[in-house]
Amino acid sequence: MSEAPGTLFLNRSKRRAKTLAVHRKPTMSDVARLAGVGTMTVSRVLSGTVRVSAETTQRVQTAVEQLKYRPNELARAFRGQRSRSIGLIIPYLYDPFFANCAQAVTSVAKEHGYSVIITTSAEDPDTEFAEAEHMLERHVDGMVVIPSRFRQTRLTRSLFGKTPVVAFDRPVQDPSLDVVLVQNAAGARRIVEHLIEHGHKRIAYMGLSRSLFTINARFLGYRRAMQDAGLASDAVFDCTTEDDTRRILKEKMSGKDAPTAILTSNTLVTRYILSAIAHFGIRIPNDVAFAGFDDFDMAEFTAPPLTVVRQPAQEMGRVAARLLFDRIARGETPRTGNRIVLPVEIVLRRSCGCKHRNPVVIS
Amino acid sequence: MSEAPGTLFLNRSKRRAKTLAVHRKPTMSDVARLAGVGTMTVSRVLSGTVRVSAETTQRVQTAVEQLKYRPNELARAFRGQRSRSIGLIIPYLYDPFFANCAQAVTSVAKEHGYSVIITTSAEDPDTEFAEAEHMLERHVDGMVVIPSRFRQTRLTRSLFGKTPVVAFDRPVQDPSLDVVLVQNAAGARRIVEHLIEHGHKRIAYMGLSRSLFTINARFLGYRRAMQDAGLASDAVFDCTTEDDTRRILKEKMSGKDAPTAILTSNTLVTRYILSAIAHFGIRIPNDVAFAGFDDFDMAEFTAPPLTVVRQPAQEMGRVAARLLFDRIARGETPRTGNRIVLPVEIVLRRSCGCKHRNPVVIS
DNA sequence: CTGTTAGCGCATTCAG
DNA sequence: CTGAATGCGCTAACAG
Repeated sequence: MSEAPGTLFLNRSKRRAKTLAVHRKPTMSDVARLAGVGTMTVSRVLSGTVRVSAETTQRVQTAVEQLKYRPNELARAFRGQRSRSIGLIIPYLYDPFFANCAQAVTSVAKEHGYSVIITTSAEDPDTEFAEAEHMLERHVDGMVVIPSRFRQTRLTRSLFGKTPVVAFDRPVQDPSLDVVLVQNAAGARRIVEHLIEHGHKRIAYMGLSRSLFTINARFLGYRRAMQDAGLASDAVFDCTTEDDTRRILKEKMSGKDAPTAILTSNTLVTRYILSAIAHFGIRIPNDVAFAGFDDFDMAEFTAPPLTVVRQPAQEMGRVAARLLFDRIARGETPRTGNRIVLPVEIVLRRSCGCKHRNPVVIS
Repeated sequence: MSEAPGTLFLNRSKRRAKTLAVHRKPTMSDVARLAGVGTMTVSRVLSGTVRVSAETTQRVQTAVEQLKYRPNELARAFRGQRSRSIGLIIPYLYDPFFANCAQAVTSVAKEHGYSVIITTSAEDPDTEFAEAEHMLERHVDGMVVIPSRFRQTRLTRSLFGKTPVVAFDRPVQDPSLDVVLVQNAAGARRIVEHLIEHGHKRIAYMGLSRSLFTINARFLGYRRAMQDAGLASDAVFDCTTEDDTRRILKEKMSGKDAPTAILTSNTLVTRYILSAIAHFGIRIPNDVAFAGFDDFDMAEFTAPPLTVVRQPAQEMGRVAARLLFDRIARGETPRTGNRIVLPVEIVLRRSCGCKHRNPVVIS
């Protein structure tokens, strides 16, 4: 049994509960009393904002250690204006891309001595809204969020009041929020151009819901590249499940204008397509060439290695978080937010038809 | 200089600031005043714990909506005993396994109306300790943690006091904490037995640091299976980087007792090994058979598909979180915690030498 | 350099 | 069924 801090005052009168506190966590006034100073002195020593004589400082520190005193952050946050916490809302945590974003955000927060309250929206605007409110009730100093479906998101300045918010990966309607994106359209366009250079004329875009900003932006880049080459677009937006995707692929491949190359909108669809392709015994790149949006850990070890557009997930999270801490530090709420667009890279492996022994990265 | 909230009533008598409050967030007494009731009535209506007359309730609710009043969770947490938040510490977020665990924990927390404060330890006991303290200062109602290096972790009951904590994926020394694990040893053992059934006699275990509980436990299972079959163990524990792993594999494979099969300790090492194997042009399973610990999204699409031990990541997180909320609800601090061990599955694909067209899952 | 006073927003007393 | 008083732990603002 470890000695509880309060044990020290066990013999005191009960009415003075304050001084009694057997198993209570020590408070600042416990420290003050033990050190024979006022609470403000303790506060000052702890925060280090104001000069306190060396001798007093010493006494306080000794008392702190003796009592194993830890400041109550809750009281501090409640009292002051800052909670030293930020909120983070992402669609899912099991998607490595989002997890990487989250990792970066938490790292930056840690550098600033901040806690992060995390939650997932499951791409649902209502959940997202409710969670944002919840965080606001907790008085977070700011929020970083990957907004859900573009047109439906209920995240607005009026909801947040003067709490700074930065959106990333996907924009929000409200122009007063900062937003950090990647070159979705340009990335898609370039990789389609690459496919075209390989001689492909019938390239299909296989996507998830077009109501997701990124999926749509990538489609736009794809379509642009096709148009510029005088080619017809061929896109689907309902590769929602493994089964659906399989069915869709089957239809496509058995039509008379079967695509000779495929571009997927994101890693989830990549997986579905890979599964379907394996199921039908289709060979990449001989039967169809393949390129995907978003790189992933094992993309180099699939059969064949996958050509992809690589997004700087961590970088995006980092930039978003820095932007937020910037806002927090300046305490200003801008009329119009920043819009930062990060570059993507093309990673040429072999699924597109390239013969490189090792990946070639083009930035 | 940011505008302080008080600026607005600069000309007013300072003493009555409370009743003026133009841009301040509405508080409970604002609502009370508007509804013409006492603050306690508002509190009661909001928490719904005590009966309040229908008419009064109505008035309060109207006032709440009119003022867009949102309770201050910080004040509530500070005042009451519960902060309605839990802490979650995991080694990394970029590892899909840990991210999945985290996802499950946050989901359960959401069901309970709790917020989760997340942070990463980077497997460093000091960081872990500091972060745990930090969370304690924030008065989380409980914590779920994946402890770092076994013998070095500084997480003890005395640190947490009466705050419930459950460890998962890896145990802690302190027997009073609950812990949720998976069958690491049994899983490794069974997959090694499978490799042995394929006729392998020289099976190597390639691991990360043995100071990580899971890596060590899996090694023990491996060794046991080898011993039972009268085979010699052959293990390394320093596949720390891609380069190191490549070097190690080269040595191993060029020795005269080169292994005919490999088992990796976790997905990270799997990736390093796959990379090295590709680099040297070694073929799986012809030149070496392969099995890995921990399944991952794309394991089915590597060349060849990978035979692995699958851990129930989400399930583990869910169970751990439920255990925690159980503790929180009962408010008890047990002398000795529960120890729950979850089963693993063996997923037979083709890297082990099996010829299955589709994965075979053995539980 | 140090101490005293006051109050953040809420919910637990205890009286009506 | 409702309200008034009180204080959670801390720090800004003012004394000394």
